[in-house]
Amino acid sequence: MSNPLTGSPGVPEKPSLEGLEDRWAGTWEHDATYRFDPTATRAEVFSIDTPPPTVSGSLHMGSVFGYVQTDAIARFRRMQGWKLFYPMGWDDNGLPTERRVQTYFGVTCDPSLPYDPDFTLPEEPGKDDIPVSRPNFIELCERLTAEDEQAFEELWRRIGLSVDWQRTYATIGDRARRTSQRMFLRNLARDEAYSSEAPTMWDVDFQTAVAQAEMEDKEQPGAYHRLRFDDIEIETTRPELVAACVALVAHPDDERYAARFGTSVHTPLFGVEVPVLAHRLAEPDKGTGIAMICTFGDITDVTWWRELGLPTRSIILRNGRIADTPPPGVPDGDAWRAIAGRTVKQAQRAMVEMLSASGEMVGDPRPITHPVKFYERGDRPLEIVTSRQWFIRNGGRDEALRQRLLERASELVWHPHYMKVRFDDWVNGLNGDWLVSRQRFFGVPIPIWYPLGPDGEADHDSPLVPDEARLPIDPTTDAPEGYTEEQRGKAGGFIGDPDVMDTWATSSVTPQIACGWEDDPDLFAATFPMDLRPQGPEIIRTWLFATLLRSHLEHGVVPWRHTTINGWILDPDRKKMSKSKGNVVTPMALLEEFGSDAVRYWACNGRPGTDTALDQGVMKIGRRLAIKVLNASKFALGRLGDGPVPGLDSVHEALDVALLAELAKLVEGATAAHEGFDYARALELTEGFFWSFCDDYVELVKTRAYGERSAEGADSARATLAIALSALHRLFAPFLPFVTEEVWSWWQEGSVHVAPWPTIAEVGPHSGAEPAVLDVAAQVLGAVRRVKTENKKSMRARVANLTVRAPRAVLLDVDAAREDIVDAAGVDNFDTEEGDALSVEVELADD
RNA sequence: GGGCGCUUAGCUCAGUUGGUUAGAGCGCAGCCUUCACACGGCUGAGGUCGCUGGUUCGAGUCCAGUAGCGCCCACCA
Repeated sequence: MSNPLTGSPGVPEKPSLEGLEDRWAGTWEHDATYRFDPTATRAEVFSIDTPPPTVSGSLHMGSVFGYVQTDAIARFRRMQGWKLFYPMGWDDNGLPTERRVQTYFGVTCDPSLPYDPDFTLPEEPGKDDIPVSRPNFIELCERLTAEDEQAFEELWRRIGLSVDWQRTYATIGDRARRTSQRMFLRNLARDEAYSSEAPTMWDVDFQTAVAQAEMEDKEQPGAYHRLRFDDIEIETTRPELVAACVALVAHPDDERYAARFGTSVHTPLFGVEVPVLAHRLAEPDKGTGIAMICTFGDITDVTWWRELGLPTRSIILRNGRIADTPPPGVPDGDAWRAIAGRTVKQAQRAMVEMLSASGEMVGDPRPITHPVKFYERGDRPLEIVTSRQWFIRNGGRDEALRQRLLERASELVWHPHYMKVRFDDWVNGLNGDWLVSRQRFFGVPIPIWYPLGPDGEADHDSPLVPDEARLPIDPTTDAPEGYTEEQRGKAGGFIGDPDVMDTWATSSVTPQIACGWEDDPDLFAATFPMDLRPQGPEIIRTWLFATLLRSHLEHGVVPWRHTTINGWILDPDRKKMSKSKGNVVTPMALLEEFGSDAVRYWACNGRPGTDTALDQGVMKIGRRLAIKVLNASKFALGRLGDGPVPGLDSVHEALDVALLAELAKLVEGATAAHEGFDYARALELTEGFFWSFCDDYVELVKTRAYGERSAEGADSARATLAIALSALHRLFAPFLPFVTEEVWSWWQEGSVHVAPWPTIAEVGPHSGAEPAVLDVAAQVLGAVRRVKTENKKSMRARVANLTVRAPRAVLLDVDAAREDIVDAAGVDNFDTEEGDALSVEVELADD
């Protein structure tokens, strides 16, 4: 090893962790330590598709957990020589931001308004929300999120993420909107995107359609109501939908109803004639085995309606209320008037009263709990309404595409591997194409217009698309090519699509946004397909799936080589942490209490994919480790003396050779663990070595290193200390970037984070040596300590006589470390005798 | 209802392809005010590896079943 040491002027008298974050984060920024090298070629690059955190909320420890793990991976790869492409995005596109902007600024978005470039907010908020155009609304969103993003970046810098801060993007920014719209237009051109008027899941509060991936089941109280359709009894949890009933259905093999297939019955109260039909999805075990089909009570209704070619009798409006006028075929009588205009709940009560009174309800409602579909952010159950929506084909209705996507996912290396099952389950369970349009404002607009015929009707089958060079556009304020703004909404003119895209429609192109697809072909060629996608398990079905889908459709490749799926953060009661439960701890408080390295230590202790408890005890240990690195480094560097540090060829003492052999095993093990993305294992191995290095090896050689025995012995110890210390600083660097940079700066040039990762070659010919000498010496030392402790003596107490009994082979090892043991244990007289097993007899000197 | 994961010392977790007396830290107990570290150090006590079977010379590790917990998914009759 070369000798960069010129004394140790950099070692402070009293090393401390305080202030390291600010100092080194500033230095890294100033020195552009983590800047991407734009001249790099694909073969040299390791690129990471970092999850853009949602900036509309506050960061919590769950985010820190995953990002720090990824950073440890990134730092290892960087030291291995890869040129890191490690950008950071902000997800500021979507409902949470929209809602915050509305309340924060007191505005409401009205897409029909024209853009007002001179818009300013009033000094004092008025009583009513101010209506603003969509571009104005987006400006306000960007204004609010910019502040949040600043705070986020500060936290990320403080926790030591080695991202290239010159390469950030926001999912509502121009670049992201352009990329997202371009991808949508490409999908449209290949007929992978299409619009259709169809029943869709609808949130009556948010007033928007919802995709399968955004839905979740919630257990809700409900009740079975047994209703009489002439002589047939059915059971339903939704009696309010009787007016929407279009048929009854039973299983084709159900003998109870076989004779009735093809006949008809009358709905209670309304007396509408509906057919009795057979369908394989009807379950004989549920209720009475025969169900009423309504348009639409649930997704099965939609299936039956479609496959059995039934008419439509929709009664629920988009606001969640019953329509004022009955659907075709339903009489506008007393029964209808009792439910018209009411909410679903009110209508149900009214129906139950009327059905009881008419005798068409058998017995009392039977309370149950059952799963009901909700929008993941919603408070009321989803309804199904018919509306025009945009879809992207995702294999949900295309077996061949489904299979190709499953194959693509197999090209990805999953860490841990079993997480892939979640992807497969999701793809195999898809029941329709991806609904990407949302009836919201703050999002990436669907870049489409529709021509208006002479009658003023929009022609949805011949959408007008912009030239890609114009992107991003907003069809509610920009006019299509060949038209002028005056023609908007006029017969013979055009109308813009009012909807925005699902947030995942933009999130699913993060590789393309980050890598500069079409905007920067050189960058794209150097970074895509990317090397790593780290993310949480809960968004495999959304973010990972959608990204893979769009990369497959556009580029015909899997977008990354590896994906790491992190685990959950659990609170001390082992419950998943979430804001709603109020058990979220803010990261900054912990960073201030324990220091960034300590919090990182905790995060990196979490095994890949494994749920981890938020444990301040582990952070405490991380802090202790960081302090130990400071002190041990100071001490070891102090033993190196003032002259040049001897190199590898000075190592000849058996104990030193043994230490280097152990070190080689550590380097080998930690490197292999890292290569398999198991940062936690690498940390564990390094930490284990480090503590025994401090407790045993350093104690054994500290006297010899001073040169009190011989110059050769001192040189051997000094060379070994320097080699081990250098390797340890680098092995710890991915986990404890601040303290390792600090100690590295005491005696080395440049940043430890761009220093080469340690190799076995550094310990040269000693990598295969037997480490037994160190092990035996440590055992003897431990035995002496035990006796001193038992006799309540200081560790400095002298040993009058030390006798080691062991087999001949072991005695050779003991002899090899004899002088070091004598010095470290404070021995006056040292004897060895042959014996069966290693045993140590200690006779302490008198006080 | 289907799938995946977890279950090892009081607590938080390791335990790589089955191999000798099962590991770490915290906590606990005791000792040492040591000249790198009291934001310390040393030493020690503590576990029939969820349960039941099976394979094997040998199982925390493999197989089958089972219980509890967590997560994901599923057409709300």
